[in-house]
Amino acid sequence: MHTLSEENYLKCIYCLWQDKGQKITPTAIAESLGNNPASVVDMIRKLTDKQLINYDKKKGVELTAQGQKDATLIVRRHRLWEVFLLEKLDYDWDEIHDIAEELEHIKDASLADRLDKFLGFPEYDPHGDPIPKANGKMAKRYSTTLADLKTGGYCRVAAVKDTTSSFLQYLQKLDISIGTKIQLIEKIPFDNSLVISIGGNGRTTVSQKFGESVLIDI
Amino acid sequence: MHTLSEENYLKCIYCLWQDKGQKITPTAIAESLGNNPASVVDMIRKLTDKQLINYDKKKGVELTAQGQKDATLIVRRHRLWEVFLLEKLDYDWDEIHDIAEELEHIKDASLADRLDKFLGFPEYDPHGDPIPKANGKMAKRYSTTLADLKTGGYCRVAAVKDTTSSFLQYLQKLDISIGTKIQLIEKIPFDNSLVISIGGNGRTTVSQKFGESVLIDI
DNA sequence: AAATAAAATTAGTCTTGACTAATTTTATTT
DNA sequence: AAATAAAATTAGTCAAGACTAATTTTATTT
Ligand SMILES: [Mn+2]
Ligand SMILES: [Mn+2]
Ligand SMILES: [Mn+2]
Ligand SMILES: [Mn+2]
Repeated sequence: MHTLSEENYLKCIYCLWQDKGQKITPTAIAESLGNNPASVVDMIRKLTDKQLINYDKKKGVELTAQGQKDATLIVRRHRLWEVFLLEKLDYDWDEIHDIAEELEHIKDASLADRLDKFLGFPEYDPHGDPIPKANGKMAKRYSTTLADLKTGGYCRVAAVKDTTSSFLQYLQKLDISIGTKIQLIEKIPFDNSLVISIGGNGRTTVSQKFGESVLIDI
Repeated sequence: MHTLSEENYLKCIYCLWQDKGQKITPTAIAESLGNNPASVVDMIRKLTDKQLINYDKKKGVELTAQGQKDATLIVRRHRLWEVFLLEKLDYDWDEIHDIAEELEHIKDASLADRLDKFLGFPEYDPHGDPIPKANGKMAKRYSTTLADLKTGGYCRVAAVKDTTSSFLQYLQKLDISIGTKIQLIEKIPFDNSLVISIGGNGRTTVSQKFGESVLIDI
């Protein structure tokens, strides 16, 4: 089995890979985990020895088949626990991520499957991220962001790219959650700010950064 | 906040204190945790520095008010998670302890209280141990064992003193669970074996060690 | 009271997973 | 192509929490 740290690295590598499909460098991992690149290099060696990743200066870090499988299970547990915390324990949207960050490491062969069943086999977590099934497959991941929407276009908020509580609290304040309908009224050329109409109500202006953090379904 | 190890030591000291009321020595702690006494001495220093325990060669280890409070919360979380695993996730009696051993360390200020509410404020865990309330109070702990019962006497199984799966599986095999009625038919003087009638059925013989591991309500 | 056994403690080692500082390698500019 | 900047790596350090082996203290026998 893997240590807590190894698991966090595995999940991080998996998420970077899903997010961007770009080359995964030690610096990228370090930044994402808030660690020093030197520490990342150490862990790259450990995970390589355990045959969970391959590292090539050209291609960057890549998960092996086993590494992918293990990382997927950690993500599955994380997202299932998030559903549990929100639906069963009435936590708020912005509180669940950090707790799931710990719960995802609980080791028991049947825990994820039992939790999955108990929750009614949810397809998506509360942030709109697909929950890997026991067999590793999962529903569609959304990749278009609000910033990609054409002026005048309508969309449905499908997921959020950022799970920090500052972002999620801002969304709550704007009355935006998964499923909310949004229309892009205008894009300000100066700084790419977006003027939007939330759920058919009046206009609100949001930043480019904001737009790029909201994943949509057109 | 405390580290995982510190929490395990705190809980261990708390449980030893509850169990026997005897002097808690480094050796006793070492034995209970499966650690080396030298390691225990190290941790005693750490917990003393953190003002969670006091150590006196004469009186042994004692929890301070703060240590007691913190230990109680860990025990509360442990027992609540056990109820959750058994009742909601359909785990077996003998599987829950080890998983709760990990879950008890999840740190979130409101998690125990939310879980408590979700479970309907249970008074006892699946092994019959009382669950500390948010305020630290808890229901009665049973202390009489089956081995203390008078010949001919009847009792109700209230709790188990041992949570190893070998013991719990044996109980299941004998069809004994919390609430089962037992009559002590005979005590064998040679080795204190107990001849009992389980739930009004035929006789079964069990060892002294067995009898001392079953807590009863007369 | 000595001798012996058991318990507690100290000293030193190891592993994990972080860090900093220094160096080397690779990329980007000029 | 040389200079510069950025990224990666190496070397060495540290704290936590375990261990073993040696020693000291306390209890128990004889
Ligand atoms: Mn985590
Ligand atoms: Mn999520
Ligand atoms: Mn534990
Ligand atoms: Mn229990």
